[in-house]
Parts: sequence; C-alpha cells; structure tokens
Amino acid sequence: MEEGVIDLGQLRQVCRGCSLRDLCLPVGMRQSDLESLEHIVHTRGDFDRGQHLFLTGDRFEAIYAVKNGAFKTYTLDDDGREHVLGFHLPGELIGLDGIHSDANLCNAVSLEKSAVCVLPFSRLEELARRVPGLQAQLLKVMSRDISMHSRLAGDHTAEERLAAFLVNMSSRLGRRGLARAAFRLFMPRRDIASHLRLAPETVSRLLARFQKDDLIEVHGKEVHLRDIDRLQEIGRSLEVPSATS
Amino acid sequence: MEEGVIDLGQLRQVCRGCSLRDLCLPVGMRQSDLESLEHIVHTRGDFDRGQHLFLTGDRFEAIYAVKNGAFKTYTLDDDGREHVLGFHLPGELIGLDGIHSDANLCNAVSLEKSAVCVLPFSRLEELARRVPGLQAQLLKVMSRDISMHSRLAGDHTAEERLAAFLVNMSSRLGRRGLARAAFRLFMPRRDIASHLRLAPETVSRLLARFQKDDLIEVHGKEVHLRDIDRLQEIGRSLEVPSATS
DNA sequence: CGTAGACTTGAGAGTCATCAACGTAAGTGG
DNA sequence: CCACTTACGTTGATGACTCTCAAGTCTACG
Repeated sequence: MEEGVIDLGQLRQVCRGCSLRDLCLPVGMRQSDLESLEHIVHTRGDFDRGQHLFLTGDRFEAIYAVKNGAFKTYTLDDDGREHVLGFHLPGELIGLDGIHSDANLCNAVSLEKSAVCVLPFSRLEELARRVPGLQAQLLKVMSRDISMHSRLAGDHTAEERLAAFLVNMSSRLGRRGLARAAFRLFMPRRDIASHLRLAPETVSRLLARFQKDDLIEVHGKEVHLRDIDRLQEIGRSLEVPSATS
Repeated sequence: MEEGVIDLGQLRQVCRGCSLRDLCLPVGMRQSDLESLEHIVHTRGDFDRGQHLFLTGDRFEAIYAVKNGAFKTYTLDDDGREHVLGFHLPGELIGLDGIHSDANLCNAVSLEKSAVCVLPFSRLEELARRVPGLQAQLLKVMSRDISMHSRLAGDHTAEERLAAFLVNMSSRLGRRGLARAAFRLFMPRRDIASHLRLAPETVSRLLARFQKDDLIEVHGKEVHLRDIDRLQEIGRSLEVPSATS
C-alpha cells in the first residue's frame, strides 16, 4: 500500500468520517472547513489503561479530543493526594486548562484502551481565526467547562453531588448513542469519590442507599438508573443548563 | 459641549486610556487593534452597591469587564440558597460562563460603586477573528477560569481554602497596584463563606485563628497579611500556577 | 485458580455546620 | 449629630455529615 493513498483516503478524513463530529470541535463547521481542521489534526490510538497522555509540567503544545475510550485528568498535592478534575468521554476535549500557562497543569491518564486526536494549539488557534464556527465552538466548550466546574465547586451534599454525577454521565453517554439508563462506570469508585470530594466509602454507601430507594441498581461497575427524574431532581442544583441539549 | 467631541476624545479611548489595559482583554494587542476594540465597547458607570449587572435567565449578549469597583457572581438554588461563584475585580471579565448558553447562568451584582465595560459578544467574537492577540487573550482568560474553578472544586480543608483565598486576593489586588499585604475585604463574610462553601461562622473562627497564629491581622473588613509565605504554603494546593505572572 | 486490588459494610471520630446569643458597625431619619 | 434600627460579625455549645480506620467480601487478571 502506498502511504499517500492512506493519507488522503483515511487519515485525512479523521473528522469528516468521525462519528463524533457532531459532538466535538467540528460542530457547526462546513465540510470545507472540516478539511482544514483535518490538516492540523493527527490521531494517536495507542493508549492502554493507565497510560498517560501528558503530565503536570509538560510543555503545553496541544489540546486533545478523545476519539474513543476514556480519560481522567487529575492533580497531585505535595502530600501526594490525588484530585480528580474530571472524566473525558469521546468527543470531549482535554487540556483546556493549560492554555493560559506554558505547561500542562494536570495529568491526563487513560482509563481504558483509548485514542485521541491531537490538536496542536498554535495551529488550532490560527485556524479558529479563519473558521468562525471553530472559534465559536471552542469558546462554547470552554464556557461549558467553566460552568461545570463552578457548579461542582459549590456547596452541596454528598447525595446531591453523586446524583448529579450519575445523571451527568447518563446524559453524556446518551448523547454518544449509548443507553442513558444503563451503563458501565468505567472508573473506579476511588476516582468518582475524588472527583466529588468524597471518600470511596461514602460513594459505596450512597450507591447502596440509592439502590435501596429504588433510584438505581448497581452491580459492580454496572449501574441502571431506574428513576432518572428523581435523581435529576436531587442533583438539580448542580446541573449545567444549556441551550443546545 | 458637543457630543461628537466627547465621543472621539474620551469615550473612544476607553481602552487605550485605561489603566487596566495590561490586565484586561487588551493584553498583547497593538494600539491600532485597541482602537478596533474601542469601537465595540461601551462603558456603564452607574452601578450602586447591590445593583445587578445581569440576572440568571437574561439573554446572553455580552461579557463585561470590570472597570472599577467589584462584583460578585452567584447562583440561587430552588431552595433559595445562594452560591457565590466568584468575585470580580477591575480588569476581570464577567459572564464567560454564559457563552455556551443562550442565557446567563448566574447573577452578577455590584459590591460597591462600580463601572463596567460592555463587550457585545458577537462583535467581540468577530473582532477576535481579526485580532490574534484578542483571541489569544480571551482563550487564556477562560482557561485560567477553568483552572481556578477546578482547583476550588477539589477536596481541601477549610483552612486551606481560606488561606488560598486570602493569598489569591492579595495577588490580584497587588497586580492592580494596590498593597498586597494590607487590603480591604470588600465583600461580607457570608459571601466569602459561600464562595468557599463554608459557614460564615467558620470564616470568622478561622480568621481569628490565623490572627492568633500571627498569620494575619483582622479588623472588620481590613486584613493585613503578616506572613504571606506561610499562608501561601497552607493554601498551595489550591493555587493556580501561571506562566505570565 | 490464586492473589492483589477494588468494593462493601460497620464502628468510631473529626471537621465543620447549625443554633443561639451577644457585640459591633453601618446607615437612616429625626 | 445622635438615637435608632438593622445587618453584620463574633464566640460558644451542640450536633450532623462525612471521613477514617478496620475487617471482610468480591472481582479481575495473571
């Protein structure tokens, strides 16, 4: 096989041929602009579970879009305590918090077999100037991130935070064509706990209680949301409203 | 006086003549581009303490730069509980969390006599395409916001959060030419507490303890940071590193 | 299959919230 | 300008939510 053929045929259609193009950065971009985006993107598809995408202090050069699999981002205290900043599903971006710095400010690690699209930031920035839709989408994604984190930073009970987390996962997975009511928690309890600033034991206990109250069913990592409305009600104050969902 | 003369002479130099131009959106912009920015900006200088800049649900049309004074942004639960998202000093932007929505997602209220610069978002977006420095700065500011909120959302003690808050205030005020070691907390304890998800009583008690430990001196709203290094040490895990400070 | 890590469940402890009372400052109108 | 009123701030006592510690169970992967 000739390299050139592969390039133009496959690699060069990363975005146009990607099932995530309506969730990811390409939202609202024209076909011709997508092609421009494809020129600056390349895919890295070799991430095993536990493998890092970048580390704190690495030079900030790119942001990343999850192509498949899942990642978590986290920081480490001086005490060695881990703080999970968030989980990243296919179509979501990683590294936005590093833009204002010269270095990445967190670690990003794969939670399962994963692949990402690498978006070299300076070229992305330049392209965003030429493609209105790209700039707009980038700003929207970042704005949504601000909203999400500021909600999570608020004063809510453990119950509210976990309910909101489940509903949030459900809706994010749903938008990716997966079942909203039943899914697999691809991260360990410890990570959920850290993300919600809880102890793993508290997560366990709350899941057990939710189950007792017929809100969910849990079997290990599998969860089934049996009463999404009530869960949503419980976690409502953490919900990020949006016009486009 | 003729209107036209005022427009071109004063109003039209909002940015170039503004003492905040090195902190605010104009960072890194050329004089000629600043002029373009001035064409889309206008100032509203009539905010009394307690007066709102916008409310949750208001149509999102603009972001705002604080010109002088100070604002807080907050949300209200269904239970009527207030969650303070942040405080906004001169040169800082308000409303970035509304970009991804059609509506503002929080309330913004003046904490003292204040003025803002209004940046109509669609025009700003358009200008950002033409002015690289503007786009870059907007992305940086948003990126920093993400970092700040995700740190605050982490699992830290009350002591750490308050120490970090004081140091953060100190440095933000310092960058504005004010004393870093001694300043006035322009917001009530209740708002500090809400922002740090603490009870107002806890803020009081911690300030008293910091004082007893010779870290600070407090007299009502006046605080004097006596040992900034140790405060910084205490709150270090909440600090947002940056390349450009 | 066996081992190591993950998860669950229970008991006890701690941080911080709540309730309550008091002191202080701020803002208003006489 | 001062008394009054109201909100803000402090301090103490109590209690709750959640953490920590500990043990046991389960799951996953070699």
